[in-house]
Amino acid sequence: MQVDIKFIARKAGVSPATVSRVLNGTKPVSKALQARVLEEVERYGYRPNSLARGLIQGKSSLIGVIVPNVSDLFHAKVISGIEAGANEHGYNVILSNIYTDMERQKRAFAILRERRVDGIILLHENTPRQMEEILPLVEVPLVLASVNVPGSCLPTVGIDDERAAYDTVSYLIRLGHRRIGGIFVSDSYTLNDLRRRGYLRAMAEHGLPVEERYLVTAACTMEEGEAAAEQLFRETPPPTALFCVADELALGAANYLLDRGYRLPEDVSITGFDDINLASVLRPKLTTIHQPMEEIGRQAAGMLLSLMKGVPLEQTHVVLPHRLIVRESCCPPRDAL
Amino acid sequence: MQVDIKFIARKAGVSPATVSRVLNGTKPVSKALQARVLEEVERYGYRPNSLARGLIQGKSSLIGVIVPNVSDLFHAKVISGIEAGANEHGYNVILSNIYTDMERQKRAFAILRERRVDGIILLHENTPRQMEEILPLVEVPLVLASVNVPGSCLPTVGIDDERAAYDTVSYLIRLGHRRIGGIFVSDSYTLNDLRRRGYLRAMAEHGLPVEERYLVTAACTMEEGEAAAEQLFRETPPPTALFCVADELALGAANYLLDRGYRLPEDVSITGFDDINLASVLRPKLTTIHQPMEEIGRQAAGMLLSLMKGVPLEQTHVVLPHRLIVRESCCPPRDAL
DNA sequence: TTGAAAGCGGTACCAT
DNA sequence: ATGGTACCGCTTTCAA
Repeated sequence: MQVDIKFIARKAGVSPATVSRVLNGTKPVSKALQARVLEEVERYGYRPNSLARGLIQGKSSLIGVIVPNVSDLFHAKVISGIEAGANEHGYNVILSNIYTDMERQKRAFAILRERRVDGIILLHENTPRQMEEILPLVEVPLVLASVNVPGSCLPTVGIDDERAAYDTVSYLIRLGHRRIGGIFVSDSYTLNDLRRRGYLRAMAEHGLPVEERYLVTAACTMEEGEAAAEQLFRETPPPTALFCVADELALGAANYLLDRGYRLPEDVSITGFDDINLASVLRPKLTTIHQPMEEIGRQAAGMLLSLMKGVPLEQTHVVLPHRLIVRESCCPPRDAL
Repeated sequence: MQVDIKFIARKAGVSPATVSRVLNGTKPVSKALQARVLEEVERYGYRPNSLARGLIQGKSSLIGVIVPNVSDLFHAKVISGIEAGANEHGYNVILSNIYTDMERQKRAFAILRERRVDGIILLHENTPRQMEEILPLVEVPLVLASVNVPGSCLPTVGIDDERAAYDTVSYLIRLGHRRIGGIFVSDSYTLNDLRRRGYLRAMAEHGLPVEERYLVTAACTMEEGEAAAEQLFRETPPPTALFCVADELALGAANYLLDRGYRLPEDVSITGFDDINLASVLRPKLTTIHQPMEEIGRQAAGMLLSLMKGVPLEQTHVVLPHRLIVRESCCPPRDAL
């Protein structure tokens, strides 16, 4: 025996419409009927089928989250925030892990569309060209979280990456560093272009020369961080400080140097970016830029919710505050002037 | 104009049934009609509404994942595996973060039921009593991943926790340690009971006395790991090695000791559990038990898929291999006999 | 305040 | 091989 709305209606001696009204509070129902309905609902543990509801209402109360990699600390935190924000408003989250793969991403968008998600949050960084390819597949509100597409007018949440990088490099300069190596991430607007811009501006404003050989790019992993550090420390003279656009890179670089007998921060200062949990495990504890990861997720969900309700955003580009967390991985260089 | 199956049917000059058949390959359709349908589908970018499909088929092709905390490395990895496994079979994942809260958990189960998920994977550890409270809410297959409920016959995937703990402690004993502190996690069958059992068996089999004062419990965080280490090192004599049932605890303990000037591993050996990414950041690199986290997720998805198809499981309790990863955080004790 | 009934967009059975 | 159509479970007019 199928426990559906008709079943409950029959048991309570009312019409399905009344059951619906009681459950959703859409229209007034007399106390008496209300009680009878609720009683039967309780007795049979009835739960409305949200597929049916979604079908008729033309909405699923689902939001899709497309993420390059669920299992890195940064994204996991953002997802956590999204889930929290969505849940508070009766929405659930469908997760699509795309492994940074364009084909997978397109498939993910297609699937989310079939599922009639009411909105999508994208945590993956696309080029403008890629974005053009994807946008036609999307017919629901879309919010970018922690990423950006230059020239796009899509709503975004994140921090001021240029400024955060500028702050960090300025800090290193203030400590007395002049040869500051930079480890960037290729093919990323946010992690590369923006943060590099901040690096360059800090150097320029302090009248320091930028030497290309101190700037390298890597993929965003500890291993690549090690490799990048190796490359930088083949230069003579080597840098006295390392600005890394991700904690993973900083950790990798630190490990490389530690293993080579360098002392941190005395021999080399290192900064990270994101303040993932790992950052405080490293000894010396990593000085890094803190991003409010969960809050980024929460706000992204909030913006999406507004958009879905048809409420225009007060702000299309939400910039959350970052903070330079000064821990132990930096100090003045040996050869400080 | 709504692009639905009827619309496509009209454009292609066929019946909705034919469109459905072309799209699903459920019944043969002539090449000619097939081509016409596909053409219109393509032209209008038609995508069937999975809500409607789910409604009539009585299934959503969705699986629910209930997790205590999305954003810890261990769970994030397992989720990643689940997502991958599910995706390969046309299923999507709905995430429910419950923050280890029973009320939230019950709500999560209720919501997943409304959504008509076809199955659920639970990453949260409940007591038998709690499980009893929950089970009535579940009318779809349920698989436990990386957790266990003693006495329950629910399908599980994980490692042999008792054995893994035994292996680790035996390793410490073989290095010459006799006073081995244990940091456990309260209220957890898997992290506490099972692993404690392994600890005790290793001690017993090697004829070592177990001293209660060397056994403490904590919540599973770095902070609590520090506190636990502090407590253990108030004892005289202090332990020469620390067996921790989670990497977070080990990291916390290590930090505490490092900050107090202890040298690792010379003064104290430490072992972790899980082999989360963090483990290799700590210097000395953490010796720990490696759990195949993604694989646990994948297999959980696989088992759930079988169950959902009505295929009985070949194995109700899948035990995946663990491995003791010997890195740098252990050595013989100073006072080795 | 309540009920009857028309769909929502698909699928699958029954005819042809 | 193809089409007509009832129906999945719910919401929402429209009437009463």
